[in-house]
Amino acid sequence: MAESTTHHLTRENSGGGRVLTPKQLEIRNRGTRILDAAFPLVREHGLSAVSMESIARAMDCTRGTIYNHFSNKEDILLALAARSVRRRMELFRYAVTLGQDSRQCCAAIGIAAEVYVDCLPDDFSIEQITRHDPVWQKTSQARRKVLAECEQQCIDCISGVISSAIRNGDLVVAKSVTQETLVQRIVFGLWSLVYGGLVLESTSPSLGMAGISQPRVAIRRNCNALLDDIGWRPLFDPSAYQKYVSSITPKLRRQAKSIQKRTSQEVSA
Amino acid sequence: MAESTTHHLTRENSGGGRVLTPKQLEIRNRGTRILDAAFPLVREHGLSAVSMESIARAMDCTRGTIYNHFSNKEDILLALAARSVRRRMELFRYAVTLGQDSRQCCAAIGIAAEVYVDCLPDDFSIEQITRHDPVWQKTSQARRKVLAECEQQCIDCISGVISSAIRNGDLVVAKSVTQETLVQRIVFGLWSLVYGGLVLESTSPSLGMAGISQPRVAIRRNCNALLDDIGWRPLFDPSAYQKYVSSITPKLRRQAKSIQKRTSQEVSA
DNA sequence: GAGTAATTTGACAATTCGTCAAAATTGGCG
DNA sequence: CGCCAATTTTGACGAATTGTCAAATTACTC
Repeated sequence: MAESTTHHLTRENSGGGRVLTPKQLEIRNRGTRILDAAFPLVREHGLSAVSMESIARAMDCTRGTIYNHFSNKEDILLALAARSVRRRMELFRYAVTLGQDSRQCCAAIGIAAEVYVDCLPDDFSIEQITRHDPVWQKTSQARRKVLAECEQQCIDCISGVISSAIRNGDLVVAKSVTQETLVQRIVFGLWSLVYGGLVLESTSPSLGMAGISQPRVAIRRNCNALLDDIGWRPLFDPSAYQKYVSSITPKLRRQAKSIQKRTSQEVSA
Repeated sequence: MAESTTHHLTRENSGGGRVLTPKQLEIRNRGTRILDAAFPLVREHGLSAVSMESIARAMDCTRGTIYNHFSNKEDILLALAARSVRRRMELFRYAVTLGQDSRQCCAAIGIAAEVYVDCLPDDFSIEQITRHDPVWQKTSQARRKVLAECEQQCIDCISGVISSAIRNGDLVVAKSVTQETLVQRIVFGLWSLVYGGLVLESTSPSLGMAGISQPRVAIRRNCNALLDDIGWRPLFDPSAYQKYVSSITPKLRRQAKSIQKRTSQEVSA
């Protein structure tokens, strides 16, 4: 149960496995319903414009009821963020299945990140908002942990690709460093490059002014530069890369749309 | 004048250049005083915890007076951010003077960014907060423009280093791309890598969990990988690089402290 | 020092938050 | 079916904050 119950929402299942009453079922699903109500509001009006009252109105109840499930607005946001990270992870995992060799798998994750920003922009936005002090400080320990675990799974996805590249010889670990160090450096490098690039693209007014008109092209090229530098085979081949990207992009977009439509699932702690 | 006057704060200088009265001087400086009062409050309690009332109390006036200068809290934040970006730019410009060759200059800016985060963490934090929808949307066009111009100057600083590297032959432009494209790609790449890396370091709880224990080392190494890949001379030499970094870091830190102490200057539109 | 212009003030209306006692609903059981 | 006890929902309340504006205050000129 993700709920931070103020009262006692769950009934003691006294006397063995009792079936849930309709009311109990409704309550169990309410966490999800709250998130479903909050998400489009945040999308349309921005977080600060969304009040507990407006969320309550959107789902035909009063604020009090919502407070039975989440202790404040920030906690709702964190739950939304966890859901968003899960969607991203799902996209990443799907991306990995689209590669023929290890480096293609790696490239696919990068493209998946782009698709995530394009097709699920509100999720991306929510993830970003979450990364901020004022939000962070108000949230509960438990919910922070849930979010961290979701993020960890995303990282594991990339780490896995790199590790398997090392296992099958596409990537050779220099003697001067340990495998673990190398994996961490690559993960962190690609993550910084893609995340930083996409954030800058979406939030920096100076980008256009500086003449940086095709940030996506730059991100891709820079990632490949990073991977070439450490000698990850097969090395970057512009035309092959372009062809590959073109072939997987529509698949990733389709998958993203499908993830978006899928009935949202409550994040459980 | 940065002030967005609700009333008519400036008196018509009727009849040629009249000397300002004490009161007019006080008003002219008040923008700065407001920022000086707001900054430590934001630092200590976080943005959301700072109210107009608390800022007013900190500088012995009432909210009404502050509203004569800034139309809301977000506008104050944007002005604070512009000041922060200026400090960063100043550090970057100083960094450029510490390099013997073009690549050292480039490295120096990267280290300057690290020092900025370490020595002026509140400025970094404010810059980050600013990058967010809820804040952004409430601010005035004019103040957004001021901020964008400040950022542009930071970018120009890096672009300048790259351009001069091309001019003196340290960096050769491949035939397949224009010089401008290359410069933009490098600026954007380094910016993403450093900014993204530092943001992740400071806001991502998953970093430690993923075993990424030395993000700074990774950032530096990855930047050099990027520059090596495009063949910027002289190529990366670990020991020389380390030695250079060690030599400039204390200077940059000293400069940062000095910038921090310097009497803050109001950002004028 | 008086008069005028400009600035500061603080009370006001409007929001929003989180709480909690009272009201309403639910489900078990005769 | 209908009553009772347990549980959930409600909405009124107090506190905090925002932005406004007419009235009070202050500053400047002559």
